[in-house]
Amino acid sequence: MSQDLDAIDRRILNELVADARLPVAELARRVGLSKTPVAARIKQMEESGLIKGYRAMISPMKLGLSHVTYIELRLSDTRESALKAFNAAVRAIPEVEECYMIAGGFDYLVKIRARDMADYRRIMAEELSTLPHVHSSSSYVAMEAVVEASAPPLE
Amino acid sequence: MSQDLDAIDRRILNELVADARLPVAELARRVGLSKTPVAARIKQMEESGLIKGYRAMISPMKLGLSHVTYIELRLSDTRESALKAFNAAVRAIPEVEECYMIAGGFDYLVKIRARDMADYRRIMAEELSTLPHVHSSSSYVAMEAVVEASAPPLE
DNA sequence: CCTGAAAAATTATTCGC
DNA sequence: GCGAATAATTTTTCAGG
Repeated sequence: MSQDLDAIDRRILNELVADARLPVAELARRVGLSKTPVAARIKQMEESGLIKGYRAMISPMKLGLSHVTYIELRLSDTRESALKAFNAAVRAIPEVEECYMIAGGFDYLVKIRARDMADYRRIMAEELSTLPHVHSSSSYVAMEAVVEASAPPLE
Repeated sequence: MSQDLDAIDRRILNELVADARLPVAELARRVGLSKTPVAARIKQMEESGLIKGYRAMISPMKLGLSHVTYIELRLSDTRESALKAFNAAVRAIPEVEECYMIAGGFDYLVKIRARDMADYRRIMAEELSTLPHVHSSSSYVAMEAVVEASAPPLE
């Protein structure tokens, strides 16, 4: 499933994670190869799914989306069908930035990004509280973003 | 600080978040304008910092980085200088994908991405346990990624 | 503030070595 | 994998509404 990368691929990946719009020629210069092999390597990484795509990064703060809350959810029904229903429902909520199922008790950890506290309360009331099989929840409001999600470490 | 976007800017942003490499001409076609104003709008959003950049999205799983853990940290010293020292130290750990300071008790929530459990234990021992002023911690291991972080909702 | 088209620049692809 | 030539795409510019 996971593939091994040589040092060159890793450097190409690092560059593209930092700047998705680097031309192949510039990339080639930086890794010390000519364009042909660099283009081929990129294509291969795209086709293998290692590079999933290229996207613009936007500033949530500049959009007024600075209110981050983590919610711990406990379900009343932990059978496979209930989990599936919950997963599908939570994926349909656009304000859910992340959601992981946590080991040890069939809990979920959900990250919500909202405009402000009022917006968060609306999301909680209209979206999260309607999720299937939720038994109880605890909210953790972020006061400060020390490290914001960007990209996984390439090592 | 946060700026208002008209409907066109929002659509441009949505398209670029989905695909950072869309040519201006194609974007113009999709939003129903000519290239000139679309290029100008993109430039303005870049300069205002709303668009922070463009990056390749990679599959952590394909890289073998599928082990996600959330760690709740409590500090023994919550004076401003201690918090600053902690923040700086945590930012220097590459495996830290996210870190938020949580309201109500000066706790931190840290998200770690690792190769496997052994890798996580190494990170915990070598990196997290050396963070300044940490008093205690609890780990929450993710069993399943229901929603992976991608981009904040544009609404 | 937008249109449309021409011009200029950049970038990707191809191919013999 | 190299390097040059070719081909294609893309951005920038500008007169006009």
